Amino acid sequence: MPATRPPKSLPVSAAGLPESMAGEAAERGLAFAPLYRQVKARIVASLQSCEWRPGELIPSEMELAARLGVSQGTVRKAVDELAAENLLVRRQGRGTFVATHAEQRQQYRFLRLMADEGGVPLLERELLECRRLRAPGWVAKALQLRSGDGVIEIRRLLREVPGAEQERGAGTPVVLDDIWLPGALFKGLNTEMLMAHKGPFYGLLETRFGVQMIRAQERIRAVAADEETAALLLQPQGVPLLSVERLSYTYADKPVELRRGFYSTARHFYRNELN
Amino acid sequence: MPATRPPKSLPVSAAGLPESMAGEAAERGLAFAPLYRQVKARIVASLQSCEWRPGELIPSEMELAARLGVSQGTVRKAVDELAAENLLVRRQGRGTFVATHAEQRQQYRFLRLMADEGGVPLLERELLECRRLRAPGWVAKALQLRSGDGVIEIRRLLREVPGAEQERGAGTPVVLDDIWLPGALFKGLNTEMLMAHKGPFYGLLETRFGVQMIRAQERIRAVAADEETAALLLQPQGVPLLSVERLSYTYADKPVELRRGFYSTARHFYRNELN
DNA sequence: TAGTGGTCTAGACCACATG
DNA sequence: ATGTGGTCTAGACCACTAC
Repeated sequence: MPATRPPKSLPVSAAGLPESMAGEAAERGLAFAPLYRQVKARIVASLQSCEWRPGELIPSEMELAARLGVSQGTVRKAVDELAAENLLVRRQGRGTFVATHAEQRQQYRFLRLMADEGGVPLLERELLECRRLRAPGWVAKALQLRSGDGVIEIRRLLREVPGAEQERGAGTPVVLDDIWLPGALFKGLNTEMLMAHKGPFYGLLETRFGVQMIRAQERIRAVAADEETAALLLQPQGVPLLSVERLSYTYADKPVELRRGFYSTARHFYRNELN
Repeated sequence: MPATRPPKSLPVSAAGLPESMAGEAAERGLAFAPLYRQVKARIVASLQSCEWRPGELIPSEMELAARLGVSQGTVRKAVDELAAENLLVRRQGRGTFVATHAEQRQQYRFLRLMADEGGVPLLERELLECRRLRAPGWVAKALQLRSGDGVIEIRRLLREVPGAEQERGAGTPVVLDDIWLPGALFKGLNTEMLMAHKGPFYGLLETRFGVQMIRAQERIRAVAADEETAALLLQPQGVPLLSVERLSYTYADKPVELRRGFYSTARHFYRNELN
């Protein structure tokens, strides 16, 4: 491609991106963006359309470069950024994989809870509730639904699994989660499915519903436990709890999960790194 | 440098890195690290020795490449990573600058507090205390001091500046900070200096003491306000507060500040992004 | 106009994982 | 032995900033 150069741009053909500017807002002006950004967008489009699924190997840099008509270095820069955003995972000698919440043994990717002693806590889930209802106003607003649209409400309790030392039955309750999902996106989701599923919750959404959680933002406050919450966490009413509100997004900045967790921070804390 | 290649390594001369492996642990095995990592280490060394100070322009990529005997691309990768770590700031057409807490108008780099309405809150400081004392055990441990070493203890209150709409004197107290600093590092720091200083606290440590805060880790809990804290924040005793413990590091992973903030989260929250 | 970082290319070799 | 990502180079042109 050293001959003509001027407004360098990917051929809009192979993967079927619309040429019209009237498409999605996300594509606006992308034709004038740097080549590697266009490559990035093409890769993300392939991820979004599940051409490559979570955990799978994507084509090599050389192959992508050939397919898209750019140099390997340009693909590399695009993939580097996507790996930095945790959409892809590079493994030297093996290839580049689609990130997944399903298999990774490093526990929950979005959970920042740590134990005062012993680092990352081992948690077990107890499902307390799973029902469908009309979205309350604030839930609808957060999930960008129409007020009254159907949502799934899930309540669950996370207990810390007792260490090898002691083993007195069930662990100590640490987190109470309330989760709201758009009903339209998760049609078959119900109590049985949740009970049957082992592994991360986001892994279930990924493998069964094709919805991948890409990023999230959290709002953290300190609140006093109400009677019901306190009882479930085996704490006195009014005890200070961390309230963690999370809005999770999938591709194209689409919010697909609202969650509010109450964290008992007597023997745990929320870890954050700043730079 | 296309002639000899085998164990490619920077000449250990120009900036005076010791050849002996018996040096600091941070340099261990660096001779076998990729070239761009050695370049990174050299740049960090120059930052640490204040060869280039916060806010200043560092040499261009071409110049660094020539000086270090590597290609521009290698310098670029090193600088890219340092920019991603917020040690450097790139500005197209102008050059690359040393990051600083002093000037940046984007307020406090490490403060994750947001207002429910109006986004980033405007805060004013009130200094409540500044004294020297022997380090309590837990402070000494966190700052890696000997128990009994001298530390500076600072207490301050952050108030939200009232918006243009209303202007009823002082703002609402939002944060109570207790700060501990190693006395040996901040010899002349006292009440007068703190009172006289305008701008970010970390900016003062930077310009007056040459200590740059590079990264930090925070541990967040929910606690009940004790009598004194509650009074200062104009809240009832026992109100739930966010306890934010921060340990800040300068170069070479050296901890140089311990801080515990109590955040009133009635009309504010702690923001975090996950990915 | 000159200098800087930003993008893009082409090609080489290395380190690692796999069959 | 093959193929992958990881590193390094050299050189080109673009976009932005400053003088």
